[in-house]
Amino acid sequence: MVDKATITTVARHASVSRQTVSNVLNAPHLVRDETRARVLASIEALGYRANQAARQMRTGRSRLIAVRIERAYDGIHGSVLDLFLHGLTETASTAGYRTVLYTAADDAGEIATYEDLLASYELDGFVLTSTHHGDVRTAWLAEHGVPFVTFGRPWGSAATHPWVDVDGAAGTAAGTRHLLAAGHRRIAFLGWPEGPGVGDDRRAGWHRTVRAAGLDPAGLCLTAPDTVDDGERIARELLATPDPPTAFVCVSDSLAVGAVRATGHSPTRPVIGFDDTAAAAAIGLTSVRQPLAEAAGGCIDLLTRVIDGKRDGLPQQILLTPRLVIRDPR
Amino acid sequence: MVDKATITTVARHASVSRQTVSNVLNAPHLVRDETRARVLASIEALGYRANQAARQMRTGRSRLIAVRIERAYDGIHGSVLDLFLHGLTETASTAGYRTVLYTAADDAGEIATYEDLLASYELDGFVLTSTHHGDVRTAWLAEHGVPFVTFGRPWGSAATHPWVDVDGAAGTAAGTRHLLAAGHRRIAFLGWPEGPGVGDDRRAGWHRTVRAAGLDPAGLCLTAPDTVDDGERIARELLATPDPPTAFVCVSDSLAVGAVRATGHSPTRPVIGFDDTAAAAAIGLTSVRQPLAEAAGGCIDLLTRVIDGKRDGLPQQILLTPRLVIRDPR
DNA sequence: TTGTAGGCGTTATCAA
DNA sequence: TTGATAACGCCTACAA
Repeated sequence: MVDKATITTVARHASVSRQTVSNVLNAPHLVRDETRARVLASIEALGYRANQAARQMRTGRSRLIAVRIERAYDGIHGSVLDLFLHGLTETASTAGYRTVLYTAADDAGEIATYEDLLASYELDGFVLTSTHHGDVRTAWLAEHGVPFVTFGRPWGSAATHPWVDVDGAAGTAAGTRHLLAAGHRRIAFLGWPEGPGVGDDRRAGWHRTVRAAGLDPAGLCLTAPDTVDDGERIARELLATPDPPTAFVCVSDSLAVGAVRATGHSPTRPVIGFDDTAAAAAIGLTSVRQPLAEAAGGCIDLLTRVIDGKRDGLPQQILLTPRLVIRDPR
Repeated sequence: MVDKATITTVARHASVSRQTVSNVLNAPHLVRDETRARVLASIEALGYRANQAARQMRTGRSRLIAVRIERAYDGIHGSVLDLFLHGLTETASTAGYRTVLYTAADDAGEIATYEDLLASYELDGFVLTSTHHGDVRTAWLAEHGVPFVTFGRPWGSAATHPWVDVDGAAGTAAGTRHLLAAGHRRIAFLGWPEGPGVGDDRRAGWHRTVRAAGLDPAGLCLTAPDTVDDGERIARELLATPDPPTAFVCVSDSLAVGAVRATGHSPTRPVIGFDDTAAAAAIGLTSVRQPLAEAAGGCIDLLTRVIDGKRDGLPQQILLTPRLVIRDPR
């Protein structure tokens, strides 16, 4: 390996002081054109790269952002996070940041990790996913003045931190309209148990679209935990009623796959899932796809803005619209 | 935020020199019990944590390892990497390392990233996934003396670097035996186009197991690109022969899902996939599951051993056996 | 067993 | 516009 070039090496090579080299890098406008050109040539010639640890010691900034990688869900999920992480890493890289992963068993463990990451590595910021009602993590970070952004709205709390989210209601509404356009009049919704947050939001999109079409959603919504078996069970329950639904909109692909089983893959009883997972692709399930790369890009945008202390007038929240991926059942 | 405690603060608080604090941390045996206890109490009281940047400047080690996150596959795949990354992060953390992500469009771009990561951040090591035939990345890393480990054997090259892999042939062999035990005698294999590596290995497991049972595999193997549609196509092709197969073993879940479509989900024509993806769970596909958490743990084990320069007699390669996840078709 | 001195590579401050 | 000096927090060598 070649000897590492330092700012001193470069300075000597270009016959200037170390400080001038530093200025070329961090405040180019202070340096005369001719000098700058000479220094840049030396940097190129020596293959110099600023040492991040030394820079960090001086500036207190690591150019590292952290994101949690969750224990991948057992079944249908997964790959959603994959895509988000990939987008995050790519955008962060072009913004000059690297992405550090961490895991945590629960919120308390996560806060302990914050403390370590901040104290030892001087992390510049955090991206939080799957925020939930009464999330103590956001409170801790805000309290300690740590830059962060969440992928997910702060449901039910008045907290005003930057966030990026996908309009779930718009997604289920699009799915519902798709079914209405195909002539369906009895459109059911399979959801998660009620509670403020993602589940209620997605249900609302179905509900208001059905109502707007002059139809009555009463008795057409059942809820269950997020498993395929539960989805099949509640779909069968609805199908066994005197006036059964002819189509299903679901809060997740898990429940949707269950519904597809319940309908026996019948093309006349279409099902629409949410998240466009691999399972949806496998069985030809129409599903709502979140724009995860855009969401990741938005997170980095907002986060770097906070890190750089830019309290400009730009919006601190981004709500993205998902897209319906239409497939034929197989 | 509380004032950051440094080694100097702690020294003052415990009425010792900075060096003694450093010794307590890095060479505890040099310090008298009573002194050590006092210093540790001060560390606790002040919430001191060693600053990683300063330590790194002195030692040249970042306690950071890098792993690439790939553009998630379009369809069936994904989540495989998710699980691996989670395991990697968790194990690395207990070994005192943090995991940094990076992306790269191709091998050349990846090597450029190595250069940046090494020069700027002084990364301690790399975990490479999806190595391929004639991989230039491993050559570059070896040449530059950078510690690395691959998840995947160095197919077709004699390179001797540490690696962890999953015995694909054992997986397809287990699947084939499962079908033999159920009485099947015409067991087909749907594979990827021939070439040294993962695909050939998985095919070999099927081939040798069929032969060992005294059966003839001739004409029962077709290959195609890794898509559901291609899987369906070649499965139909085999089913249309005079003496069609009664069961399928597949190199991937993608091809397996296609085969399931071709058989019309018939329980009498079972299909076995590979990777136990979300798609397999969705349609009740029996599939070979890789022990990804163990693989990740093995990677960290081997990598830290290289980083620490422990050239002990312990094996530098780990081959793990996958497990058949048996499901009823739905 | 404990303390002192020096330096890792960078940037901020200030003087020339 | 450029350069000298100090400091960030830690660890290694060496001295006491």
